[in-house]
Amino acid sequence: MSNERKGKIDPARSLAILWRTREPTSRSAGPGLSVDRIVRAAIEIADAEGIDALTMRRVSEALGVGTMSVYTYVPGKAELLDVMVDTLYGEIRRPVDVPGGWRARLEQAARENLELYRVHPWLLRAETSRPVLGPNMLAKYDYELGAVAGIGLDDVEMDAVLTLVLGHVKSAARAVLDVADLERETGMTDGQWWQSHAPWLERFMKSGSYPMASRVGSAAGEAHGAAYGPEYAFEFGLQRVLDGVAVIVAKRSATAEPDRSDPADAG
Amino acid sequence: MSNERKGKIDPARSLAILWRTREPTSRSAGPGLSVDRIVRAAIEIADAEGIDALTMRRVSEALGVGTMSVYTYVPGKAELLDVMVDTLYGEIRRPVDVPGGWRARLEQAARENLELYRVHPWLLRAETSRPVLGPNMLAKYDYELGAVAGIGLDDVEMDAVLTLVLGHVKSAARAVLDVADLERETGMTDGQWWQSHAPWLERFMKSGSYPMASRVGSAAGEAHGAAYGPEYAFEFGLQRVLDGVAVIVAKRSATAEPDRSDPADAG
DNA sequence: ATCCGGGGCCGTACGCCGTACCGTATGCCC
DNA sequence: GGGCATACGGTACGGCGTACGGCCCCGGAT
Repeated sequence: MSNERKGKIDPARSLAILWRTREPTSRSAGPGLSVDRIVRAAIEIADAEGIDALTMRRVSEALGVGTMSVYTYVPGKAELLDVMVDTLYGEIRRPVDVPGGWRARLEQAARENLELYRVHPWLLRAETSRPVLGPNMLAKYDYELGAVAGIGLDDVEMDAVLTLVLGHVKSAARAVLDVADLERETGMTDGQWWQSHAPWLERFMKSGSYPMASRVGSAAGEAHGAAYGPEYAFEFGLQRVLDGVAVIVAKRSATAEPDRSDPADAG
Repeated sequence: MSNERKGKIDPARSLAILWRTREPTSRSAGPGLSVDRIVRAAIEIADAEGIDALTMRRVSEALGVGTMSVYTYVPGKAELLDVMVDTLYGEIRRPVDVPGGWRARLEQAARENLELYRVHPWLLRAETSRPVLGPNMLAKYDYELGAVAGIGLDDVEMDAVLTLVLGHVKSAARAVLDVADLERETGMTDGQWWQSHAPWLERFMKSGSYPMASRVGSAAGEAHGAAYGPEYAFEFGLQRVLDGVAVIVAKRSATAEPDRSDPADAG
């Protein structure tokens, strides 16, 4: 279960695939496999049927080749996932003309990332462990850093802000998509699911053991009819995070150029 | 791969196990299995060997029973994971005497959650999809809501703040633990790993294609010697998030009691 | 024209997994 | 003491990732 990397990854080999160095010489006859064709097929499957349906057999079947042929181009499933992830990063739009300063640019980047998760929900489960170090991941990182450049933060802070915002997007995306996921899996809508648990929930609430939980839980549930909840959490959280970033940005630009000696994170 | 729930979960059955209703009548002879013993064994395995080592066979072996005996008490692996998760929530400390107002209490809750992830890293991969609705999860939720009660936020906002903070903790914990995880899996320290990729990284930096990424990336890498990076990201992000929450809290307490009609999240 | 070596392709098989199915045997109740 | 519910578990099935080794076809050297 789960996508832990096995212990035997050769970094050079992995990177060579990510950057498409030394593509195998395409023989004229035969199926004419390639890393690109494999990755494209794999992404199509994951998009259409979810990441659990993504098996090496399934990929090879979609390509009309034998299962083990895929291994000629890709060392294993873990590396295939890496390339798939980096390919997705390449899909993110990177407009250069976003108006409105750092806040608007960060917000735009956040929405762009959320959209990527929305279109390819399996990305949430494929992104694990260490960063992929592919060309598209680097380009994405480089672009997004631009949003927080030149506003008084040092390099380490810029990285931390980006990590924070994208982390929030990922958390929120997980919540948004889990609702959809589980609907597909259980065949119940979110409302039906809560309804099926309602008798139990009532028992807890009436027990008086969880006063806050029952009051806030039902309020949060009712306020926005179920499915809208996660979206609200995304928007609310994003504004709070940006507010928090604004605080430190203001602090930095207030103290014109004392260079350093400002702990900043004492709270 | 991965822990998607299968489509056939009976909510009543699941909840009955979580709340330990109707424990099977313990026969005097025999191994004397129980949900508790099974869960305890499973948690021990996951703690010691990681969640990938947690298989039904492994659990039954640890208990000295046949593999299928476990299924007398637990419908399947998904439900076992649910109970394991709720059991962990019961381990979180819930001190009632935290001084310092909402900010200190939220911060304390955040650190407590991070610690839980640190002690049981597999929780990160076991928590997926919908909340577990076990007794300990409810108690935890109830307790943590107390941190943001009575400071002018409405119920929905209280829930959203908690979601935001705990989401950050989870993101940061993932980063912290992925470093440790991968060290265990690849047998390389974080430093060694980056060193093995260094030749490539240099090529990118010198290419000039990713100016921001290479400057900030190496700065972030050097500034704090690798392993400390994620910890910094946690602390920095937490303070930013709390700053952001402070902004809305101030706004709410400023406008004494206009009750509603305040959108709050326009940005 | 012939040979040969390399490499794309892939059939088979192994050791895992979760769990369905169904038999066994044991204690409880009447 | 007889019958039955139920805890326990042996076997087996379908699926996974992938190691291994063979086939066969193409390019280049002879």
